[in-house]
Amino acid sequence: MTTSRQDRPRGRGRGQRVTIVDIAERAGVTAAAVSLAVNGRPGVSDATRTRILSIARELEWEPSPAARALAGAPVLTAGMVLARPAEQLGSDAFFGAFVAGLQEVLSARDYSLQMKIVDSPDAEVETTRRWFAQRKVDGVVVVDLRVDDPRIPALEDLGQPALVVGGPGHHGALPAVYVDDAHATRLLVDHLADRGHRRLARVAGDAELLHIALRDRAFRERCTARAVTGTLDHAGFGTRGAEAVTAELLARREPPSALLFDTDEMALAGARVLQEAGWRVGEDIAVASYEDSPLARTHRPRITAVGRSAVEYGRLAATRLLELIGEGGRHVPAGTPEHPGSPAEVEARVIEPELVVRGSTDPAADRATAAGTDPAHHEALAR
Amino acid sequence: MTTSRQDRPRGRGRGQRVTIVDIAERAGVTAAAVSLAVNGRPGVSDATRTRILSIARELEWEPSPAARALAGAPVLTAGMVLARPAEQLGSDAFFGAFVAGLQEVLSARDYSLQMKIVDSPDAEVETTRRWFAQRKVDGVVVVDLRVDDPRIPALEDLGQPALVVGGPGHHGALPAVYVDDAHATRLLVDHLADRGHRRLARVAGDAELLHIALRDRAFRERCTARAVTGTLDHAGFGTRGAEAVTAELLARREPPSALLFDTDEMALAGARVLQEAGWRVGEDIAVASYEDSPLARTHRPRITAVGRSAVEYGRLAATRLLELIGEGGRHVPAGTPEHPGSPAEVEARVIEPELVVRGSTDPAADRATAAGTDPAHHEALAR
DNA sequence: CTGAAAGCGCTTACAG
DNA sequence: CTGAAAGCGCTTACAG
Repeated sequence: MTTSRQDRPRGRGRGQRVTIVDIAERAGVTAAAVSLAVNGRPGVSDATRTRILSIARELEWEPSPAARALAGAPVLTAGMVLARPAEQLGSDAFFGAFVAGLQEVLSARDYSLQMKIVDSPDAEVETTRRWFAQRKVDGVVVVDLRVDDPRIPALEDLGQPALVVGGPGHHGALPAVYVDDAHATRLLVDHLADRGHRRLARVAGDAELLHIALRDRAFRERCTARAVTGTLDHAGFGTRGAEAVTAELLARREPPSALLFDTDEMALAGARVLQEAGWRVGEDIAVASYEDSPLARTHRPRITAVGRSAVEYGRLAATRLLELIGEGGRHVPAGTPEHPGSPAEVEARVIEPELVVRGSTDPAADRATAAGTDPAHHEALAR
Repeated sequence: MTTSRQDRPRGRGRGQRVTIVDIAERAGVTAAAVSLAVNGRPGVSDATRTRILSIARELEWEPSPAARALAGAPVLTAGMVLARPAEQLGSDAFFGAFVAGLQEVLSARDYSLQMKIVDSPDAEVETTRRWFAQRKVDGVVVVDLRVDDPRIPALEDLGQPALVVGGPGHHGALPAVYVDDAHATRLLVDHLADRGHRRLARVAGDAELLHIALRDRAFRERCTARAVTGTLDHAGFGTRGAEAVTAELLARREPPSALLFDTDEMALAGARVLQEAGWRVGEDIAVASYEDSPLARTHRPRITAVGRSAVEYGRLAATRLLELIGEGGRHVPAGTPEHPGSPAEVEARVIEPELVVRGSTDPAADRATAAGTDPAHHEALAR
């Protein structure tokens, strides 16, 4: 059937494209019947539906997203705007895996993911607003939630499907999914305190981000509860800051005996400074991270980390967003509540982190897994 | 003007949306005139155009991409399909920066980037075919070019704008942009040979990828030309393979004195094996990489690398793709050549790599830049 | 330089 | 369960 191939690539439309009208003609029905059939809704007999479907396949019909969207159907696209520096996209293992999880679930439901990098939070809001105004997306996912985030009120105002990745709190009336960072922090502090550490130092990333602020608070509280000294420094996410802070900590009169870093990149940078200064990581001083990426597992000693599968996190976010879009979709009777923030919907879903103890806090752990059977040898990447 | 806000979020269409008809009424012209005005094409007087534009702004009109697309205008979207494992997305600094460069140029021209992860080359072809059939994209960029890539003939057949990232060769009649990997290889081999190394080992990634194959060939040729011994092993892109191959190389009767890795992740994994075996990297044995990421610069010793800005690479690809879409766009008279592969268009654009010498091949280099003034301290990430 | 009309491909009420 | 029609919001020839 080579005749069905596109012969005039440049020629737009002009009768060459296969449409539901072509199918209708062949099937001896009307275009409306075809629409019902291919969209799997009632209104046509099973026999007709089957016939229509097989003709559609035979003619290699592809629905026109533009026509569907114009007629009011969902555009089958989810949006995500990012206000992070370009380079970070590639150096953030967590984010890559998160996106992969998103994509997986979206693709399975025939949704596309539309991503855009902008350079300010204001531009994030503006892009989101335009996407909805243009009907380019059916919903959005909000990542990198900040403590005081202008996107939350803006999205509450828009009243469109939006899922916040982050919390608890600070996501207003919008539904959210998040990792329990307070719990993750307690796991780490407890592990170190249990091993006899009395002076902990948290080398933190950007305090404007909510999950960092939540870790900060939980760290202070847990250190108090466990009666250990906890110092807190914000170093930003790069390696430079982590190096500088680590060096500064070592220079103190009473240096810490355990360091907690927000990312693996930071942890490795800090570990390098420690090693250059003559400390043996895992033996003389402990190092741990909130991000359990391959980096943490290839380093020697392996880095103790608390984490959860970022792929799984992405899957959950996508699933929840699709639910929201479905809720707001065309099947819902007109009498839906005005605010998307009705109690049932705002309910957030939590992911519980897990602690993976390795050589950087417990030398015995690396010896036990020397054969390479790291318990976290799955695709887990965690925040 | 709070009245212009969307009051019924769930209610699709139904007269609430601002359209060109609303603008036309206010301006006392026809909708066609508005279309011409907002698209900046001739047919309306300057005075009318200005008036129309200001009314459009006042009414906060947003064009409907669906309606535009349905009427035959470009959909302002570029597509990119990836058949790589999910996790790799986040651990590939090169790729992240490349995407950032793409986005930057596309956004500036009001284009979106549509990305999709699939799990096989066949699915790549199929997705691309569907995207064009549905008019979801105006053009695509082809990355991760393989030596024998089914996408090339498929895209030649489709006759739609497609830019190949990779080469030279193997991109058929399609236009391409690429980094000169043969040249990069010569820079590395020459540098090492000049420093007196006589036994080089290349620890390579996946041989199915064209750029890897090109490096393989150039490596063999240049080693011969410089009369040095060159061994070649394919280890895949993970850290495991690099570790295993490195260990195996050390066990040989005549181990190499210099190792070349395809990525920084591989180089660091290899360096770790060397260090654990008691070798001092930079002093006893040289290590270099084809990827100049932040990883290469934070490691101690710093890793000598050959690279080019991945952001710049992305920008070039986007610019070239937009040219292609423009060429195939509506402004072109009907008499364009049938094949997109007319000589002028197939002309590929080359990016020349640069060698950055650091401590892993020349201890003096790191001492010189000890103050932190690494010459490659820009956003460069290279392949 | 401007107006009136047709059409892009689909979906959704509304009659039969 | 099926048919005929209107409409989504824009662009593009084609007349004036």
